[in-house]
Amino acid sequence: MPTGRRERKKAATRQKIADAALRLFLERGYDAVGIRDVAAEADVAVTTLFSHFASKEALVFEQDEDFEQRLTRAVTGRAAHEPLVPALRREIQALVRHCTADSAAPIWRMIDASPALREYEESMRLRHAESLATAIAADPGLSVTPTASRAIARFVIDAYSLAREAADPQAAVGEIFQMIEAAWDVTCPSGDSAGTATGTAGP
Amino acid sequence: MPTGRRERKKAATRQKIADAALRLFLERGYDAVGIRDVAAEADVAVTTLFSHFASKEALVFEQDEDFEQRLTRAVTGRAAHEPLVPALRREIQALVRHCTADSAAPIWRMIDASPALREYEESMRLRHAESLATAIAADPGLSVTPTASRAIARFVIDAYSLAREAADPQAAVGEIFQMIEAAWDVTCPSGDSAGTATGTAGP
DNA sequence: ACCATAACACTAACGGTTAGGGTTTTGAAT
DNA sequence: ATTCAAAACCCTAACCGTTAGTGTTATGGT
Repeated sequence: MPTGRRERKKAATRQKIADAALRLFLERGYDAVGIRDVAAEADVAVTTLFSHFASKEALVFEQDEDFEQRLTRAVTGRAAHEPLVPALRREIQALVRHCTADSAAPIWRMIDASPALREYEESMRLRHAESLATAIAADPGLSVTPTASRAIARFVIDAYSLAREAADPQAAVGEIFQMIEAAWDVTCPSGDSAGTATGTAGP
Repeated sequence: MPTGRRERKKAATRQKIADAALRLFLERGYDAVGIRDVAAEADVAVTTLFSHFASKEALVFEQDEDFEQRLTRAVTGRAAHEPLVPALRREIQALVRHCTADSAAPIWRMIDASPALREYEESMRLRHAESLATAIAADPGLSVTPTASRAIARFVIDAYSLAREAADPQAAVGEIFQMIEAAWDVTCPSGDSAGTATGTAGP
């Protein structure tokens, strides 16, 4: 019961749709491609497409669940007694590096050019912040109020979003995380801010 | 040339549409009311409605420009030498009090119930954060990097958003602004954190 | 009195999305 | 091997927000 044929076929269909969509979007532009075009290119019915993706925008952010999981695992899966904020900083740095890579540039250029995609990404980020807040609040080694955990989660997501748009993304992550570290120290009873990397410097 | 008849009529039409929309939305629910219903109730053509409001969601957030102006004026219009963060805290407190008042409850219940409205509000908040960041960056009395000003602006908007949803909104504003104050002190060369409300565990 | 233009109206359409109702494929139980 | 329920898929037709195109009226300045 691990990998039935049904699940494999379903995943293949999903991927076929996502690939067709991305190809067309990059070729002709997001707005110039209709849902019916994508469905035809992937050789599926429109209703099938919408049974795999909740909206046209979701076709572009195919792997947002990976993103969400990486964030929460940076919290739940970190080494024992490892402080929270540096772990999050490392993860955000990796994510920013990943999505500012040259290979991802055309996709992000497309996203930045489309208000609909930007808006969708914003609401995705809010979902991610909420997941992150839940993970932080659930950590038995930390004792923070619900409000503080939600605030820190939002700040971390803000860091990602702002760094991605900054002239020097890596430096921006460093700069904003200095601020987050300070904000965190206010809420956290234990005063060990060990790991507060002052650095702005790159790799 | 201040109040010509034309401008008055235009404003009246706009208000007539907004009133009709809010009435129908609260009566029957946002999703159950179509644009054509609103236009009919306001006795205007659909195209006229869309020449006053950019989208269906914008009908609900009629006064979002006030919100934006209050934020930027809290920065640009504060007393000389008054520290930034406490001024912002006061403004956010007032805004939160305003939109958690009993009279506003039905509207916010409607917004919270509609994904489309929530998403629209999120993108509105991002616009507001951007305006706020511009105002902060333009303040000659402050010397902050663009990234830091954008980060602080987002944090402030986050405070508003989180406080509105918190069990005790006023307390949440206080709690988050302690964090913001600490984050601000990191970026700001002058160490005068005068106005840091309640107990801060300083570094 | 005249005219450029703002404000409004009407129709028809476009494009994302969904409901309704069908067919085929799959996994499992007999 | 047969049977069966559910999953995955397909098709058609529509709904609804939104816009283009085009025309009409009211307004304010000259």
